[in-house]
Amino acid sequence: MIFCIQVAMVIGALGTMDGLDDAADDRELLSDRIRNALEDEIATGKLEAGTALDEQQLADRFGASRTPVREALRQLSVSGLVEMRARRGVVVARMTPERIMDMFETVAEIESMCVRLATYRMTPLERSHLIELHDASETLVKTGDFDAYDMFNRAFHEAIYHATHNSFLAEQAITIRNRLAAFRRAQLQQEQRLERSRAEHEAIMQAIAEGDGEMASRRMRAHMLNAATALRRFIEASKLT
Amino acid sequence: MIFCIQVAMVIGALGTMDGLDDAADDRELLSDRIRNALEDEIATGKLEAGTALDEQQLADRFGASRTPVREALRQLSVSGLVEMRARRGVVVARMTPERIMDMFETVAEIESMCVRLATYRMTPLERSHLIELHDASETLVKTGDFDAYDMFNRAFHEAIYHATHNSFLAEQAITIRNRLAAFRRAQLQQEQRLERSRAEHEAIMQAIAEGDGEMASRRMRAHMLNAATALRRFIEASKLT
DNA sequence: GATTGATAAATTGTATGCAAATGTGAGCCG
DNA sequence: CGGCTCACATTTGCATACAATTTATCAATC
Repeated sequence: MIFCIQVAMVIGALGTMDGLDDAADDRELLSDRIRNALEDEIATGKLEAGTALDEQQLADRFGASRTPVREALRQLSVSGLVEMRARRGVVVARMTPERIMDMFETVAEIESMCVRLATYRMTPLERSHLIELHDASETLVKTGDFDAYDMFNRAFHEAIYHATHNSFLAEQAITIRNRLAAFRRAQLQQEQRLERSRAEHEAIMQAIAEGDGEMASRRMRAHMLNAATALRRFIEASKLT
Repeated sequence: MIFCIQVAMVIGALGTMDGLDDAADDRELLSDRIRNALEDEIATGKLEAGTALDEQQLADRFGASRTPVREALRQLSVSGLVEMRARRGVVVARMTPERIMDMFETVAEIESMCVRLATYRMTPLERSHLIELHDASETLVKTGDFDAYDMFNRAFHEAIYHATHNSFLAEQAITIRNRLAAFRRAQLQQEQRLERSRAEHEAIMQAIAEGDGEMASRRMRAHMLNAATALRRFIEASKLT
């Protein structure tokens, strides 16, 4: 399931496929395709918070009946991406700034927990993979390619999740991270954020190399809270316009 | 006639949850009632892991059609309580010992994170509520009432979640904790576990009282890992029989 | 002009029907 | 006797139909 989300988002990032009837596999369930499509649109912000999701309208859009649409919506409601009020329809989850900050704090704590565990448990192979990823990101910062950096960033953090050798924790981390996808991306466009992000990664890598999980953990928390602060600034800034 | 008995039993089971269901009986969605019922049965272990969940069978049992049953099952699949294989039906999630241990470790880390944040952020009112809860648990240990202690334990830990003043984190913690409900209960029945559990709570309360979040955090992690160890022993023990 | 009530329209929730896929077992061949 | 094939039963996935509830409309009243 989480795998599907990843696939959908990667595909979404590579090319802007509007519908899903293109080359989508006939073997995949219609309800899953609809769920993935909506997940993607909510995560990327294409569907704004508060938007009402009319079942028939969605059904028409996806060329399906209401049944698979409803099944997709119910799944999204469990992930917290939409809110279902009984007999009153579904809306894209409306998130208050407080809630976003709560989510950021949670993801910061979970990430810092992950990197601590990962530092103690990662195999040499995993460590070298992480180093490789980090090294490659230098180019992305120079070119200032936000999309590419966002994708790298995702890979970097997910590599850490998996290095915890706790697959359940990794899944949780990915799920929560995906829910913040839309906001994280926005945050990256704050000036200098790319450079700073990479510098913070550098510090984390240093701690990992020294095998100091506690320090890696503290630095990761700082890294994530910096991202949250950048986001807050971004939100405040867009309020003024 | 048999059909009526089954329906009565289901309604009875739902009704025992809490009294306010009666009034809201018709207002609650059928799919939600089915989901809650299945959630409960899986969490308590009434529905064993690996059990196949036939849609028509469930529909008959709940006196509904397949549509709300399918919607309920799809929601449960997101929570990870059941596994859906496309066109091959749904089974109650089969959990390997490794996965259970992963989940325990995750919940241990999250709990320790919560108690750290809670120590720094809780209001005097919240602190006194927690002390009250903890004090009351002494009696439960003496009488050796596992069910009552399990309920107290839940209240104790949830009080800590809320004291983090991070509602998203609290929700996550509760969700994960619920998924482990069936196993946690089993673990409590290990000899001396009740006494030890309370002693560990005592140590945590001490650290909270001193305002030392880091120590509270370490003690909470130890507390949770002790529970995990007790569970592992319980599992090993039941393997031998 | 605002409010209320009834009525109509729209939308959600549930049931049922049908097509396609999967699983099963008897019969056949090696 | 074991493995394979093909028809058949079962079950899932989706569409459609119907019922129930909410929302919108609008006229009458205060």
